[in-house]
Amino acid sequence: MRKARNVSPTPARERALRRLEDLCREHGERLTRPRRAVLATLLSARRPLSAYELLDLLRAEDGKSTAASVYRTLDFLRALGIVHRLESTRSFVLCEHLEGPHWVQFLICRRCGQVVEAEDERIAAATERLGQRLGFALDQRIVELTGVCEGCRASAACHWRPGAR
Amino acid sequence: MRKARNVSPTPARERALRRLEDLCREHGERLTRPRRAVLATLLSARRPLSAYELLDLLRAEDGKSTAASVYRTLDFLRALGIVHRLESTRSFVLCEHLEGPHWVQFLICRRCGQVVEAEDERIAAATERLGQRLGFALDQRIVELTGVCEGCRASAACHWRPGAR
DNA sequence: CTATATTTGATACAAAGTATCATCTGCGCC
DNA sequence: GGCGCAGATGATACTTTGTATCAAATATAG
Repeated sequence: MRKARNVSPTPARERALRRLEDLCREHGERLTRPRRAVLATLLSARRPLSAYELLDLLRAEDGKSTAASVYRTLDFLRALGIVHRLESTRSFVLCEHLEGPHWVQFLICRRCGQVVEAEDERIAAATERLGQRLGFALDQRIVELTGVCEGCRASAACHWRPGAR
Repeated sequence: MRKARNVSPTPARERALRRLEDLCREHGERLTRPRRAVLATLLSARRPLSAYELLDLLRAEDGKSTAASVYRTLDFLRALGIVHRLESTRSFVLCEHLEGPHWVQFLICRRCGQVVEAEDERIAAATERLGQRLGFALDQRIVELTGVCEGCRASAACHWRPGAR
């Protein structure tokens, strides 16, 4: 009766939840219902969600999430490295690189909203070098590249007007 | 009586205002009082300001700024490229590179709040390359690198506790 | 100086995020 | 399997950040 019926029990979902379980054990953190629920919801959305979109989806399931609890849980999952916040759109996505800590870059299509998570060695090296050159010991690197993806460029080509964004 | 008395008429201030004047003429935009005021305030603060910090400072001068007008003006100055928004701290800074359009990176010290604006050719090239590789025509690149600056590392060295942020 | 298209100021509101604290619960231990 | 309790949650209230609307004011071309 309280089960999440409209969240598909796909292999991807099982994998993500298992990963969360492992990470919690590894870090000596508790695996709780809201943590599972946020992860599963973010996974099944398959796109970035604002904290309040996420809140609405969670409430549809369990009825007792709040803004505070959603933000707390998102902070937790971010600390584990399995959720990222897109600063430029104030939204949250599931991390696509499930192995270890890493520096990622996001490419965001301003037409369709598609987000690609990349792990580019050259950018990692260049930012590290810049940090060193300017005397900074870096511990966080936000790289968000916005533009128009291939598909959108193709499909919008004939309707293109210079003024439009 | 209505003049901004506690804003120093430094050469830097004159230069920035002249630049704003030029840009407005160039783009066929109006040079208005709030636009000058926001620029001058941001300049004299010499650090990133949140929109509401800026609002408070402006109100101390003219008494009739509002959140809406501040955001409008910031959007305007950002479109001209002379103000940047730091996504990671939700604050606004005057651009340090006053010549032409450009891609910049920010280095932010999480201890003292110092912000350095860089224009690194390697990062520019690497991000462009990544965009091409993934089929994105990029038009905006947010690069914000957070860490601890040289001065703070030096001065905090003896008090350092691993747990502290 | 005048005409007018833009911008502003005022108001109200929406969205995003945080603080506090009593209650509940995951999980290590028996 | 059940107990105890550190740590997490839910509830509430609040702060910060950002937008929409529209009548009144004003920067600039002529």
